[in-house]
Amino acid sequence: MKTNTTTIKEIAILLGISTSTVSRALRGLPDIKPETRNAVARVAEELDYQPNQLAKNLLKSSTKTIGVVVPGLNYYFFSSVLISIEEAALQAGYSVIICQTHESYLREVNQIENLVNSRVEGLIISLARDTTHYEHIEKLIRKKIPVVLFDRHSKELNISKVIVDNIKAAFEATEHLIQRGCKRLACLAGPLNLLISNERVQGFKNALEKYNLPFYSEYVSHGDFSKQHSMLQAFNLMNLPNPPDGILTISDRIGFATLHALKQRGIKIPEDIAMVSFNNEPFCNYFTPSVSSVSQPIQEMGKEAVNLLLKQIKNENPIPETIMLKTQLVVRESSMRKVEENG
Amino acid sequence: MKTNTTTIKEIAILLGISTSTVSRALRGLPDIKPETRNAVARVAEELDYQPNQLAKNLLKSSTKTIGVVVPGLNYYFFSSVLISIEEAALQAGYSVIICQTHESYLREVNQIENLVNSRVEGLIISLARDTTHYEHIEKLIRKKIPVVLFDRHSKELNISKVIVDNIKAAFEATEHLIQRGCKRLACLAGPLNLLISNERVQGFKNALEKYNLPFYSEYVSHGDFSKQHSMLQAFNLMNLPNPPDGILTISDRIGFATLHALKQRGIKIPEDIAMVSFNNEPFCNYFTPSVSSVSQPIQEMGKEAVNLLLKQIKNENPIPETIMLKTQLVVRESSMRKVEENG
DNA sequence: AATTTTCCCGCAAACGATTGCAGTAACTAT
DNA sequence: ATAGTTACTGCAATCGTTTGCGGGAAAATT
Repeated sequence: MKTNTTTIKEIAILLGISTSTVSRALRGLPDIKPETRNAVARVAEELDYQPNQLAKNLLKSSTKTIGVVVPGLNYYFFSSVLISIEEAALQAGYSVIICQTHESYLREVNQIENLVNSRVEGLIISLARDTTHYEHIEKLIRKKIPVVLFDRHSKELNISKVIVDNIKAAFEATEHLIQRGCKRLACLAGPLNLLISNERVQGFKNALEKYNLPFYSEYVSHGDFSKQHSMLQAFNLMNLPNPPDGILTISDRIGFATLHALKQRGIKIPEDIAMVSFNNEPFCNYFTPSVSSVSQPIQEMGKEAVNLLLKQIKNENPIPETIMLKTQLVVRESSMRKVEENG
Repeated sequence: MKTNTTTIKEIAILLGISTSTVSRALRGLPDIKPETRNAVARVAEELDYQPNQLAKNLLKSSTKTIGVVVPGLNYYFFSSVLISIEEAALQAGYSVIICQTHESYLREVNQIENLVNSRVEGLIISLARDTTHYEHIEKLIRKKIPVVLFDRHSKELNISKVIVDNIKAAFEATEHLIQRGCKRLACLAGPLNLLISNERVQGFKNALEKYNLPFYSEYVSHGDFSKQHSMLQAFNLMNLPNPPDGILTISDRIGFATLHALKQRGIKIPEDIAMVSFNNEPFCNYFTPSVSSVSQPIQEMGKEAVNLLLKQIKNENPIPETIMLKTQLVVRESSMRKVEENG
């Protein structure tokens, strides 16, 4: 289907002048007679001329566009970060192309390739769940294409990142549970190969260690974030001969499903089992009991990711920077057990 | 920052042949000597040649890309539809550029203009809350750029749409409340200028009328979907001299906030007040009580929108089609009052 | 009146690909 | 040996812009 787009050439022919004059007139460059300028403006207006961005981009080999690759848009965390990324990019005169991987490595590779072929000037990426090797990212580095990872990163990659101290965050969350009197702590984690999940599990372990609580491997369970699987994980915990009295879930998606599972079993929260989760989605407030959760600096994350990227875009050979942002434990009902005062 | 991208020209010079030969060799066209082809392939591999999509698109004036404009990604409904849109587009060999308006008319105009300038082959749009006039959409029609609206549409626009029968859906939801014994029904609606909101209010009214229940305008309240405002709306309802015993909220965002507000007041749901909402987000299941909600055909919506768009892209002068999809009321605890059997 | 300056505009190359057409060499057929 | 194929490859135009350079006419200066 042919779309009715006017080109500079058409305007030029119509006015009997050259394309260069039209181009200059339209962009307000000097050296154009007022009458010519007006004539061009009038015709352009009349024909509703809109410059072809493709041609511009090709010529300048600058698209003023950054690509953002995230696992999925239906995750509160990612859609929120995206908003702040877009905001920051917009302010810097960049637009954003958003791509989802649906947690698939292949899609990630594809999407990144497409973005590169479309000549985005840089990429902000949060890795897919299934991504376990990183040639596609390393290729970007070799090609000197600016990249920033956020949240889902990898230790193998020596590039700019915006992350949070997951170990510390999980440590503090677990510590909080311990301080609220929990003795048998469990952790519902994500996929085994997911760094942020493992980091959070590590923080969980560290806290147990500090407070001399035993660590049983059957109290740590890995899942895929899905509701079904998360509930199953929770039920499995309940079925243990000695069920936990405190649970750390490493994402609200898991946390909410767990809460749901516990409720189904008629377990009292936080009295029987206390719970702390991760991400602090707005829904934490809505639940009964409301859910304690580790808040991520979403706004900052997006902003810093864009900053790091722009730095790379401008600078010839920037050294990779890692920006570690602070999390904050937001305590709500799900973890507020009454603590017996021991003396 | 200069990125290291190899061009066809570089390969050509390196091998002492012409760019056309390289181009043909790479794309597997006939008339190329096997040795030449291999040599080209080798060098391309070595230099990691990737074709410049911008140049291709400019030449062919076909981008194989569609633009999708939605109010925001942090709405469950939109992010879900987006997933199915992307899926359908991908299968047809199209990629998708996603843009958010943040409910702002100006952003909508801007984003659409950018997409058009980037020569997307068509647009799938769900209008922003603040959009009350439609020249920017009509301009697209004039330029013969394929457009499909979904969900948030307008009666003024005679173009292809994928929508649901909101009047009927709201009617059924309200009818259900009436059948569960509600006598004083309220409706928490969205912004006044939002068609889908008004349609749902209309369905609400229709149901009252059918069952000879009185309609009081103070029982219908308009808001902006925000949590704060929605809770305020709910509180205002509670403060009426004769509070409602049944509430229809026209979106889960409003519904969840309402539920939260009611709980804060210690109101028993569904005994004191029954509630039905719209969108059937997964969270409906998580709440206590679980929330009855009207399910939208999200998958189909995305798929049909893409279908309608592709039809326009392929066909020279297609007539606008409106596809009206079916909704389904999913009844859960929030509306399941025990009904006294009257003999 | 001759020269310089100013003002305005067009030519042509460039961005990186694709493609119709033409041309050359080698090979086959007569 | 000559004509006719066949098999490759290159030239040059094209997509829609931008931009350095040069040139001609008018205006200003001497």
